[in-house]
Amino acid sequence: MNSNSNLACDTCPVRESAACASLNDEERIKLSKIGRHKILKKGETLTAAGDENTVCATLVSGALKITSNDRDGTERILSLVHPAGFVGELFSPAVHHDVVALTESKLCVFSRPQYEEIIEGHPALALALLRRSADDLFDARSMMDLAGKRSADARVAGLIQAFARAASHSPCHSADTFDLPLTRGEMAGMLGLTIETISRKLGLLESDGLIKRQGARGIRISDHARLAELSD
Amino acid sequence: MNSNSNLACDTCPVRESAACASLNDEERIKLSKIGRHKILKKGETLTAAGDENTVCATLVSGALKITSNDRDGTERILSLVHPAGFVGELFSPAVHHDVVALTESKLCVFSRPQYEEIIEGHPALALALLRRSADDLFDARSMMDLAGKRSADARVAGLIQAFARAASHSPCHSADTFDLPLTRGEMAGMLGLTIETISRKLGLLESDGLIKRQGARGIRISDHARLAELSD
DNA sequence: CCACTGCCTTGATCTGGATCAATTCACGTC
DNA sequence: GACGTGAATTGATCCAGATCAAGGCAGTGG
Repeated sequence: MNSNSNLACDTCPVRESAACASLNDEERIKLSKIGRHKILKKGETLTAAGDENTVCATLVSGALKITSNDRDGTERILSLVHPAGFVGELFSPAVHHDVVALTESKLCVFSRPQYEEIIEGHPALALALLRRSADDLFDARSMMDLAGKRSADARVAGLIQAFARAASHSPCHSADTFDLPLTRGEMAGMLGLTIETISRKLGLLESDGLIKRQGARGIRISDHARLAELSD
Repeated sequence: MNSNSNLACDTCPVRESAACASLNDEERIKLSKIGRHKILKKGETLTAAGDENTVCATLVSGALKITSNDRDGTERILSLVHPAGFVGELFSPAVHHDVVALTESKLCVFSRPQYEEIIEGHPALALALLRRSADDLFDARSMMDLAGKRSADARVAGLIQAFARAASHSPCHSADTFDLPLTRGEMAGMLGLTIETISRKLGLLESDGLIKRQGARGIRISDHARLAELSD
């Protein structure tokens, strides 16, 4: 862990897009006083289910997953967090889900009670978080939709499309070459399938000519139309 | 549809718990001027996916479901809305999901742009919506968790527990006698199972002595402990 | 260079839940 | 009380995906 009271917001890569972008300079300085940077290495956890709920954070770079674990050890991925995303369960006394780094990640961490205090005094921040929360809710529902499709083919095809959309950060049209951000196991966890099924379905998608694979992670979509049809 | 410009907030059953409870009298009067009551009969829809996104609403009484539909007609329930709940996708130009009444429901409907304007001028409302949105997000994730369990038994057991918790409106401990608020088909839609499987699993739960059924909808939980164990 | 360790792939088999197909039940209406 | 209709149950069969079991293929460190 790397801690630092100089948040240096001026050089922050998400200063335009994170919730704190809604604050003016003076307000942001106030916020930066209660925040600190933290680096999580791949696989490290920020907060675990059951912890006392004391922190919240903005993701500066990297990627996080929000997960729950069955007692038998199976991990279920509930959400992915991208840079500028906000994590933390405001208003709740305990943490319900694990938050784990998918890759080395840089966070801007705040004490939750202090952050809540600032929210209450700064309407623009509340509004920005509301917007972000509405997006998160929409994402969660999209994911429920995806994971609820009957066939494994439709789920895998839909997930690939979702990643393609996320990869090209223009929200309208999707990238056609990108790297899968997750392992087979993590994809399985998102879709409620097994590692083997993911692997097989990817193989099928390739042999049917919908995608082309480059190593284990690289994907090129060759037939957007058929992929979309499959996923629907 | 029943429209009325006198919202009569003073007698509203959710005046203490809905988002608008955060406003003072003067502010609430302003809000009431842009709202109107609407009654939806069982099965009627407030907004359908693809509509222009022009309204949002607070549920006063009854119950709603938020759903998406596969082209093949299968309905997937993404969320249930209870009285005092807020529906509407703020900040989004188009509606993504259907909102349908599960039972006859009374709503307080607002023009979305006008409502957004009020939010921006009234921090307390933004804060109340943020709180509600955080709850919705948590609920959505709980549901993903439930629908992602591997076995049908675990899902059905979990759903019964969730209903039992919702039925006793004290959040700590759950009712042990209550009526299922959904048809078998709707439960199937929530859990990604079929009507037949739901029916069979309920039958098994009864013959195993975990629950007792009274007609098609009535449930009495006889063995909370084993039910909890099954669902986990 | 080899051994080790995570991931990923591929194959063979098994099974839980889907699907297809009747009944049966509950309830509102005449 | 008979009738009609949508919901629920129950049974028989089938199949997609889980599970079990080997390998294969990087990347890492000795």
